[in-house]
Amino acid sequence: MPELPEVEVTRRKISPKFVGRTIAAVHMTADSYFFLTKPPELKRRLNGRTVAALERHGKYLVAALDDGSRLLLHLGMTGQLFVQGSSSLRLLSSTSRASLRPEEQSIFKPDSHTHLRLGFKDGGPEVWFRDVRKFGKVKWIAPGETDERLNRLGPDALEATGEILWAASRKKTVAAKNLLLDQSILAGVGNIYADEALFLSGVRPTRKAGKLTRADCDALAQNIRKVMARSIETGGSSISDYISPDGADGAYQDERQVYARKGEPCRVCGAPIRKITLGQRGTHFCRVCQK
DNA sequence: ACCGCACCCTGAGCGC
DNA sequence: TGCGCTCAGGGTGCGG
Repeated sequence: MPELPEVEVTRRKISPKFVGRTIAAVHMTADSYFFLTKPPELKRRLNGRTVAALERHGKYLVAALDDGSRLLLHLGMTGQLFVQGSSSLRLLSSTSRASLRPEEQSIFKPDSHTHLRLGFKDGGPEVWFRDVRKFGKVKWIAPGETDERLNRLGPDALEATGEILWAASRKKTVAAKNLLLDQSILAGVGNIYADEALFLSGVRPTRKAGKLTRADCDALAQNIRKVMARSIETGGSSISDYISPDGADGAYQDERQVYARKGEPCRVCGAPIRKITLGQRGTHFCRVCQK
């Protein structure tokens, strides 16, 4: 599940093989709600454009194009943006991987989930966007136009401050975790890092946001920045030339304190990690360490 | 205005 | 061996 760190790692990996190249071919799967811009229009808009930059806003990637338009990409839950020819074992399930001969395992061919394929004038490797569950999004933004999705985003989570959380949480009855997941307050925090930051800050996910102290807000902001920066570091070093579809499956898993550790002992006090559902999301915490 | 919740989708994993 | 069920959660939108 790509959260800010996974998206940032993707951006860094893809940029050198995307920025500066001129799009000469656009292939797409059948229209679906994955395409906020319909495939025929997308093809028309992208063809011939040169990619000027690849930026990130929260969990969104935005490619700036040479005519002033922009291509918005959101990875959703299972989105993967990668370069053709990447050795990409993680792109296949373990079962389908097992059916391949060893020499085939490093080659990924576009499948029914590979919704967008960008070819380039230089004839080099294509850039592919694959998304099994189609929770991801692709949208072309006209020159000078803004996008409601981007407009709604709060400050990037890497720039989180206690002041932001303090101001946003006053008199709110929403659970502290749901406050962290609100992209209009901080952009980029997802389920995993919300649970981790709450644990490191000693805040129970269910606590009402209005009951957070200023010190809690400072701790949360600091820990959000900390877990994200650390994840980008480890993700960047462990992900060589493929992109894992599962944040919990990356190098950061070794440092997880609570996420997906239901029933396992808390690393601080030994009490079993609890799992509840909050805001439709699996939520993990330690009853002893988080008040 | 705020908040809880249903929904979009597919594959993995599990019990029988 | 295979079927049916549950779970995973980012983001949108609706109803209370």
